[in-house]
Amino acid sequence: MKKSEELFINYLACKRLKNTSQRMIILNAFLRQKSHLSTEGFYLQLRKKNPGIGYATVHRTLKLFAECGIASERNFGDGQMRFEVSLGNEHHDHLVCTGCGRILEFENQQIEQLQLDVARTHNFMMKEHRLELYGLCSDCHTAAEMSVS
Amino acid sequence: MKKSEELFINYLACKRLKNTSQRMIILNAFLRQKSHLSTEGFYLQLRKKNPGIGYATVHRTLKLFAECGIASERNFGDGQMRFEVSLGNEHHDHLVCTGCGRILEFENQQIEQLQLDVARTHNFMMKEHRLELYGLCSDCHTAAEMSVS
DNA sequence: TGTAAGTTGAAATCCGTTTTCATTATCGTG
DNA sequence: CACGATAATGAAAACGGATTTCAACTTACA
Repeated sequence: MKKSEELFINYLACKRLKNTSQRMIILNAFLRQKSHLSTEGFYLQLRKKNPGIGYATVHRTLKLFAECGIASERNFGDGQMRFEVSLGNEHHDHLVCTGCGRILEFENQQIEQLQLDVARTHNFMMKEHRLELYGLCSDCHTAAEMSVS
Repeated sequence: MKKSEELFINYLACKRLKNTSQRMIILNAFLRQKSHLSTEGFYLQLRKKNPGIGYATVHRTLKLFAECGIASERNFGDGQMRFEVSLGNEHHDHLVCTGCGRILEFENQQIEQLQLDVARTHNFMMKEHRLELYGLCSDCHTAAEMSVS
């Protein structure tokens, strides 16, 4: 059994919540998907194999994942909530391509450290942060150059 | 006449848009407000002195400000759009207090530079970025300590 | 001025998120 | 295993903020 699955089942037990087949199906589908899907997108994907599961259940279950640390909520300012696997996935920030919607991840320890410095100089107790770079990925800006010439 | 006002009037002329009294009132109120108000918040504030102006007009006008560079849109993940004066206001990032909602600004050139480095190593053409640190401001975490002891 | 074109405010609509509610499933217990 | 308390489910409704619609009104410019 995967670690996340164990953790989730344990979380359910602690909270006196019930372990249902829908929750297990959603968990497995969630762990398998790697892209940064919106709730809607994930639901549509899941539905192909599991037409019986409702949107509300998917939504509630993703929130549970976020509560127990399996997932983290992301918001890239497009009005859609997104969830990504966070357990066993190092902290990272994002490059968001405004051309094709692709989302890349990156890590930079120096930036992390500088953030801590900024927080400290403002006497601010930092709990979390978000850093996103918006622009065109290599494919998109190459394509743009092609069409110009 | 303020520079922003000049710029806005010029923008309207270029786009064959009309200079109305509402737009001028909204512009002046907007330039005067310093906090990071949501559209709703700004509207409520404006309304005190100018009860005749509708929400739709405020919303549309703030979007115009963003289009012509007087304002920039911000989204701190609370589901509300916020606008801040950007013209004549250096680029900066934000510290968002999750205790009291206060929003502080900061600048850090080293972080800016590292972001450019990250973009370059991913062959990514960065257009803009957002960096927000969430946590408790000095007032809020001091208060929290008090209540514990 | 006259008039074409843009603007306004109220209300309606949109659209993603969240809740409601009647029904069904789970889990601990006898 | 069967029961009963309690939670979960899915469809549909409600919600909340952003955006659009539309008829009346205002502006710019010939």
